Amino acid sequence: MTTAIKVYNPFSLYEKALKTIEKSGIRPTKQRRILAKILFDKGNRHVSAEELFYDVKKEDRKISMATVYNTLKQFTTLGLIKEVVVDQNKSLYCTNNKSHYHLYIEDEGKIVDIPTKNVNLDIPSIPACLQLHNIDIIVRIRTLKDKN
Amino acid sequence: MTTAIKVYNPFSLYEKALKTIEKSGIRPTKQRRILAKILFDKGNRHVSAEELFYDVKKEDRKISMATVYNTLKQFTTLGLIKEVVVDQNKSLYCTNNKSHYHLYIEDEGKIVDIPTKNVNLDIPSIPACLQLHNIDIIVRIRTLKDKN
DNA sequence: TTACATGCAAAGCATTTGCAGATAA
DNA sequence: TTATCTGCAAATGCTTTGCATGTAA
Repeated sequence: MTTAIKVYNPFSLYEKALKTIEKSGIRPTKQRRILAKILFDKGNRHVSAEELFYDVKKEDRKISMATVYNTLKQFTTLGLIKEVVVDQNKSLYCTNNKSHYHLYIEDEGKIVDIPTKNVNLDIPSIPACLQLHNIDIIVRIRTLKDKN
Repeated sequence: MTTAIKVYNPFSLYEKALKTIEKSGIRPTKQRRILAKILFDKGNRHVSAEELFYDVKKEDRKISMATVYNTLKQFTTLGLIKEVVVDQNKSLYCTNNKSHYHLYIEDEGKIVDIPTKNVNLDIPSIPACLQLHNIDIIVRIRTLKDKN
């Protein structure tokens, strides 16, 4: 006999995120849990701070923009999400934890992932005093409507 | 017998840029000529709008920030330079007309070029309705001082 | 109990824009 | 002469911050 509805999955991305939050020392507050749930329970996403803000609203809850921004930054520092600066004044946050790069469709403001295995980067050797922080590959795409 | 000082080189990047400007229909105004000279006469550069603004000042001339920004945008549209969005609120403009990507040293706000031949991008096939606009690869590097 | 977090409104910052006066053709 | 350009100052848009209030442990 099994329960009809699974209400708790200790191995979900959401639960893993909560554990990371707890281990890191920052508090798993109500706001952080709500944001983590929205970010990680819906599969891979590429959200802006604004979208996330409205996702919270859709569930008849309210988290201030300041908190949304601060939390996104904290989650990025914890390695839970990845910030992708697609344009001046436009950052998207990505919940795909597998190594990958981004295909950015400018007209739609949307992003699609490119698995890392399709990219071969032969970077000039980096001096010992420097550390690799992050590699961003953004392939920008435009629909053909506008030929600028 | 040769002249001691070469005062005019019709094949310089600067002269080529002027021709592109003229052909495009926009006027080769004093400001645009000054900016083109600074951008293209000093070899490959990676400048911000602000640096360019101060470069003009150093020569005891004055071009308003608005014009610097507008001109950089026009030059980008003409393909004379390439805009690299290295961070939120930070664009650098690059005068290297050879195909290449960028190594970005965050702490110093500086950029180094990576020749394209060192990069092998196997991008998933792009639907016919889309056109490739631009590929940005930014390898972000930090000095070891700060281990965040 | 108290260190940490939230939310508001105000500030910050690079960039863009409106518009009156200036300038290239 | 006139369409285009410049420069100022104000506006913009995203993001960050200061600080009073709220809350998790």
